[in-house]
Amino acid sequence: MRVISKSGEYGLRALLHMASNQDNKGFFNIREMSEGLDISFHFLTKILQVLTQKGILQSYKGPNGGVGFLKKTEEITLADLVRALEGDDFFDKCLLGLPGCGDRQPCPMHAYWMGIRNNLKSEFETTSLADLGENTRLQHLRLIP
Amino acid sequence: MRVISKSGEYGLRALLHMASNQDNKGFFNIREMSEGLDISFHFLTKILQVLTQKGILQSYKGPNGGVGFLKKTEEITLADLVRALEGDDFFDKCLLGLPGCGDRQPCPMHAYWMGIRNNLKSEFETTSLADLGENTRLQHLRLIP
DNA sequence: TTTAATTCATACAAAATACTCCTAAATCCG
DNA sequence: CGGATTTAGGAGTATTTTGTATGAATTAAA
Repeated sequence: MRVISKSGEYGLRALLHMASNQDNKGFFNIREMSEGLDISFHFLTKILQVLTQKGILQSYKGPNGGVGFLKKTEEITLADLVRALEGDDFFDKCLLGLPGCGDRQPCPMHAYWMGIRNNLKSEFETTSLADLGENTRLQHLRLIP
Repeated sequence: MRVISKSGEYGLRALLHMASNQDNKGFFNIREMSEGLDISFHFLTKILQVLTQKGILQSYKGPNGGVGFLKKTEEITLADLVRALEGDDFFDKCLLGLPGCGDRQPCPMHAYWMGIRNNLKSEFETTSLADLGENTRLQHLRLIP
């Protein structure tokens, strides 16, 4: 069981790094980040591209270009990021993967899992990127410390 | 983000079916289960094999053979199953996949995620297969209702 | 003892995910 | 304008997961 996908991990790591290093300019060079975080440049680029398409980030091409937040990190929740990185339906999916599962025709774990999942959901929805990024340092986001 | 893998889903569905249909004999034919649950016979066989190797199930070859529980379903927790199906370290893994992450050198989400994960863990550890299997019917475990 | 039923083991195929590479488009600077 | 820099997009490769096929080992029953 991998709770989030590799792309999701990379995306979160990059965003946390950005959240904790917000300075004047506002744009982050993807190559620098990929090196600082030990993530393949091309792969990270693609992941951040998706976040741009989903409206979490904005990007700027050309010299000194990069990606930056569209909203304040206080206004971006962990739930937003999980949905953008892992799919909009994460907080609604049946644990057993049964497509018909719901209140009408619940699988045996429906009620049980819904309770747990809703807790996770409200937890993630009340946690902002700013909350998480506060005490972040670069080395805490690297694979090789 | 898929909370559990496909194999995990199949394994859980099969076990729930078994838990809710415990009759006299105690052994369940894998082919019958695979048909009843719309899961590929060979794939299900492989998954249940692992559960046998991990000591959750016992098996019996030959005519009228099959798989059955080694312990009472009251004594098998959801946490046991998740660990068997998805890996022993599920409840200990870093959300960001950082191998060095721990109390000593926490990633920015360490404390936060540990809280959530430990809740999930204790929830799963206090829920038995018997608890979940109680009101299970076969059609609630099928993909096509 | 032969035959059939069934799980076990292994190899193979397909699909999904992870990762790489190349070119295009936008932007800046001379 | 022309060249350098940087993200965007798409195509291609590798790895992991999912699913299929085949045969061996074990047991029961005729």
